[in-house]
Amino acid sequence: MARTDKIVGYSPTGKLADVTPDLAASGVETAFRMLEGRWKMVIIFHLFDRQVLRFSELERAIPGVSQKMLIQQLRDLERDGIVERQIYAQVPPKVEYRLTDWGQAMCPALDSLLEWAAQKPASPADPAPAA
Amino acid sequence: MARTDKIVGYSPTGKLADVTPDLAASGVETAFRMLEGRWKMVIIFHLFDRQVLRFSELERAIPGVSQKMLIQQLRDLERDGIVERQIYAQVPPKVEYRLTDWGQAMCPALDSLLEWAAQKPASPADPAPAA
DNA sequence: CGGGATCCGGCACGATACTG
DNA sequence: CAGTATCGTGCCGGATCCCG
Repeated sequence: MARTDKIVGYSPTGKLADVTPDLAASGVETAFRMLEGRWKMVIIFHLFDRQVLRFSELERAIPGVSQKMLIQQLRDLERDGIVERQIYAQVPPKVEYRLTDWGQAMCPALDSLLEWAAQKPASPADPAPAA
Repeated sequence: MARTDKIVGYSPTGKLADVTPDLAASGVETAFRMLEGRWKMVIIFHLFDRQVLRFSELERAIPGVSQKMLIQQLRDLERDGIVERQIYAQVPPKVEYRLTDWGQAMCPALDSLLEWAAQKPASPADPAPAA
């Protein structure tokens, strides 16, 4: 896995071993920054689960979130092309949110991360899970 | 992909479709929180690339990082079981950092993320990459 | 109902200086 | 060399009030 020689640029294969540490780091960091935020994951998973949700539905589905944060993180996700917003010009406003195709496409990656996290060996300093 | 029925608990398979939105979200969020931080990715990728590095080597490899941030994020990573620290009782102190097995194990997940990020369709609001 | 603006507090981040 | 201590700051997240 490890490599010691230099690589010229950003590998289109996306393999970590093919890019320099800084390039790979910045690439993954960029992806991370899109997803970091107290509520983005919750939003994403709810949309992944329900496919399409209105603002108020999301608000109710996520207890503890403020409208500001909800709208803010939704905007971010929208701006990053992860979620789509559909507005209906109605008397009671109606806005639907759903994942974009690309947004759906990140689920395997999240899967990997979830699996990795689940494989965590009980750290030596962890509190023993006694009864 | 989508599921509508309820799931009882945390799926050992780690598949997103097998867990409730909140569980999956919290799981991935937990993983994310371990990796978020201005320098963690850079550290991880450098260690992944070089396998083992001393403190000063990391410091030199990562321009712009302060000792405080470096040590802090290294501590976090160590506490989370992602990196290992090896101290040599010498007159000039010598400490080596490397990824744990589990830390290495997350690279496929980062790969997925990198790949996903690379697949991003040019967003409609993106500045046209003109000459 | 959906969206926004403003104010505020905490903490991540960072610069600098000091120590074993 | 490998940290620690202290101080400062910006930005994130939250409460509250306001608008279409």
